[in-house]
Parts: sequence; C-alpha cells; structure tokens
Amino acid sequence: MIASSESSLVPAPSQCSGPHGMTPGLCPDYPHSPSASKPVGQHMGHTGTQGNSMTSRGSHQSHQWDINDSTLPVTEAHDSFELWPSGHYRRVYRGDSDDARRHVSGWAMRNTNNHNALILKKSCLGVLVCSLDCLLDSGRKVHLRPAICDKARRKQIGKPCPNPGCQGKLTLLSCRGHCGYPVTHFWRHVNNSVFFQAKGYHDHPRPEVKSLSDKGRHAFSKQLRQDGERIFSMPTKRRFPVHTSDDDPERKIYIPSGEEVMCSCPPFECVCPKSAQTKNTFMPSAFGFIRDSPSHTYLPHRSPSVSGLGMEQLTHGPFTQINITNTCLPAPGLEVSIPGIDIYKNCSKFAPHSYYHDNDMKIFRYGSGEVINNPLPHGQHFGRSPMDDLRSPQVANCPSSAGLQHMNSMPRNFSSSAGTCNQPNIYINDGRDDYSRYRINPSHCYNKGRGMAGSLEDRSHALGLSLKTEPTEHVFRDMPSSPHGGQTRNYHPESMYNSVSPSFNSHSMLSPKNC
DNA sequence: CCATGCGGGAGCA
DNA sequence: TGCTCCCGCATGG
Ligand SMILES: [Zn+2]
Ligand SMILES: [Zn+2]
Repeated sequence: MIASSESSLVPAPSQCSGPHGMTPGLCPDYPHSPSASKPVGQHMGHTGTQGNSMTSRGSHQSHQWDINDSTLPVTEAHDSFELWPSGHYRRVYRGDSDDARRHVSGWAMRNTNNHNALILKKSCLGVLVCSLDCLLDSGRKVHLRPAICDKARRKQIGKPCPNPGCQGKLTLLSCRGHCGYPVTHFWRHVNNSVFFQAKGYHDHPRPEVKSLSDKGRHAFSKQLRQDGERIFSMPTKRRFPVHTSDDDPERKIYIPSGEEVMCSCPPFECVCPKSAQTKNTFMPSAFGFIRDSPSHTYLPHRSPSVSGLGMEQLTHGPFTQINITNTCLPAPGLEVSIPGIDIYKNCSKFAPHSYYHDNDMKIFRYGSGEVINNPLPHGQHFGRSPMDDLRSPQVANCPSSAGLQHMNSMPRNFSSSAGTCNQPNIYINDGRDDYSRYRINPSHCYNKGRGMAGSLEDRSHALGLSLKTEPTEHVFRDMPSSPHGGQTRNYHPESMYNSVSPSFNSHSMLSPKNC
C-alpha cells in the first residue's frame, strides 16, 4: 500500500494486543515510522475519508482511503494499471479502464464471495510449477497459470510437466503471501473510478499470463488426446497485458543455493533454521498452523515441517532464484520497509521452496519436486482463504492486518484504549471475506442482476455504504486447525507467540539477528 | 471449456 | 446471530 491515509503514510506500529500475545503498545512493524500521535480510537474509522473534500491526486502515494470506506474520494487523476500488484497498496484506475473494469490481474485471482456486492474480493491461486522444478530450454522454470475454475484447476494439477523430457507433474504452488494465506485483491467501482486494493505479497513466481495460459490449455488438451505425448512449454512472450507497469518477470539471476541472502520468515519472527528459537519447533505462525493440521487444510506444502524432512533437506534445492524487478518500485512509504527485504534478509533458509517478494525484489527458492509436496486436498486447495476468517489468529497476527494495513476500525476485541499503543490512525481492515449478508445486501435494494463492474458501481452510487469492518470474531481465541476440520487443536495464542513477543518488542524483527 | 461474478446455504462459533 | 466457505448457476468469450 502505498497508500496513504494519514495512517498509512505512517508506518506506524500496529496496535496489537491480544491476538499476538504481544505486549500491547510496541509493535515495531515499522520502526522508522514517523511519529504520529493521534490516539487510536479517536478516529471513527478512518482518516480523511469521512466524506470530506479529499481528492486523490492519482498518485498512489496520495491514496488516503480504504476499500471499505463509506466514502471514497472523487478523483480526476488515476493511476496507471498495474498488472502485477503485490504488496499492500491502493490504486485508483479510470472507470473506463478496460483492465480495471475487468479486474484484470497477472496473478491468477479467483473470485471470493464476501457477500458484499459492492466490493469484489479475489484471492490468489498461486502458480503451477513442475514438481521436479525443471528448467525450460529458455532457462526459465515452469510457471503455469492456474485455472480460475476449480474444475479446470483440478484437471491441471498432476498433469505431466509441459517441459519436454521432464517427468515431473504440475503442482500447485499456493499463494500464501498474506501472512500465510492467499493475497487478496479488492475491487470497487465508485465515482467513475475503479478502486483497487491489494493485501499481501505474493510469495511465489508469477504465473504465465492469461493468453499464454490459454495456449497452454489447448496444448494440454492436445496432449491428452495424444495420450501422454509431452507438450512443449509455453512461449514466454507476454501478450495479454493491455496496460502494465510490469517489468520483465522473467529476469532472474540464478545463484547457487547456498548464496541466498534472504529468508521469508514471517514478519513477526524469523523461523529460519538458523534461528535457535524456532528451528525444528512448532511455528506459531501460519506455517506451524499448517503443519499441525492433519487435514493439511491450508497450504501445507510450504511448511518446513510438513514433510517431516529435516530443514536442510527441505531447503535444498537446485538453486535459488533472485528475481530483481525494480521497474515498479513502490513509492516510499510502508512498502519499502516491508517483508522480504529488510525483515527477512540474513535469513538464509526457511521455505522448502520458493519465496518471492514482488515488486522490489523477488526471491524465490525452489526445492526439488519432492519437497514441494503440494497437496492440499482439492477441497482445501480451492477453498477460500482462511485469512478471511477473523477467528483465525493468522489474521490477527498478520502484519498486513495489524500493521501494514490501514485499519478501518478497531476489532471489537482489541483494546482501543489509548496508551496501549500510542499510535495514530491505526486502522484495521480485516480483509475478511464475507460481509454479513444481513448487514449488507445490495441485492435487497437492487435487481439481482449478475452484472459485473457496472453493478458494483451502480450500487455504490445508489447505496449509502455502511460497511462493517471490524472483526467481530474471537480473534484471540484458540483456533481450530481448520475452519471445518473439526480437529480442534488447543491453540493457545499466548503461548504460541511467547517466542514471538520478544522480537516484537525489539527491532530484531527488522533485522533478524537470529537468522 | 473456462473465466468471472453472484449468491444460497451449510457449517461453525 | 454472525461469519466464512462450499458449491452451483448464469453469462459471456
Ligand atoms: Zn518439469
Ligand atoms: Zn499469490
């Protein structure tokens, strides 16, 4: 988010109490944050967007709104379309932008029902990779685009790698760039503009763009008909993007696996094997959560522990890719000091496979195919993001939710007493999925058309938005290992984060000494 | 066939 | 009661 609101301009530490088991007050998400002193709780929800005359200048640095704001600014200046948005930021596109109206993204984003017809939510599906992590003739890796359609996607998974001669199979590398869960995109049409907000950093390579994937699909169909004959990998020339500030996603620097310079530990803690505190221990983050889920409900393949292999094995891959694509650096602000760069650097190992931080610098590391043990049951793979569930501690523990994000209102369970976290304008935008249909159900006011962009905008115009944004759930409560798994682990957030708190109360998070 | 969006309803707390 | 996820439907390319 390059955003903007007073709050977002201020990389203020987040108000984080309960959920993280952290000491309230000091949540050094962004130690260099300018100070601000507006007590949390003073704002009624957000800054500068209370129907005032604020107008966006079109620069993403000036976005002082949150997608959930009741009133979004009227703007005459718009941002150029970003095909590969990553990170927490906002954009305002022209209402007549075809890309924006179609909610286009280079990432494979699937629609998520948030029961809010005004705001379209999508979550990232990740990327299809070769289980053997093979290299194409071009030197690139196989990064196919997951089908948005569940059914089609199921068919993709397990297919032979399109790389001639490779015996690998396509594996879905799920996105967990939003604190362990898929990155989410929000689209909202209002004021003849298309407001876009993204949450999370994709932790996987970019999938092939749509048009190319279409070719791939056809190729696969052909392949099936030809009974096993391998198809060739997709060409690499991008054709789909209409507008994009994208750089060349294929620019990669290959370096020996031992030379990686960063890790992708969760922002709140380094869980690198080099970290004595966390090595071979249950990680209190989403990763550990995943590991402990018998049903492998959520993105288990990235859990260093999930396969039962040692960390070394898990992290051993053919090589590490460092993809530097700085052509679209986020503006100075929160994003600059986010995850993958400062926070994770020095952590040499963590994931069994790729990690990648878009925009500023991408780092990904692939393990061997065996390591990328994919495999979430389909039902889960295609499931919605648990990040949508505010009951999930991940949400509460997510820096993007608790720190990076602009928060629209305080969660009910958060102590909003000033002083516990003397930061200004901390807004919590929970980023959950479904809005309560009982509270927001435009279909009650409008024809139940299945319009897309138009309907969003139309409804926005006519409907006085009153969106509830505070988490109403028990974000600090013990969480089940999966929303519906039934296996209720006794999660004790407090204990879970015992080892996290220290890092939270120091700057180690930003310069993980333990890594 | 699939992308995309909508939304009913189940399941859980 | 509130909320999220599952899953099917409709539409359009
Ligand atoms: Zn392969
Ligand atoms: Zn992603």
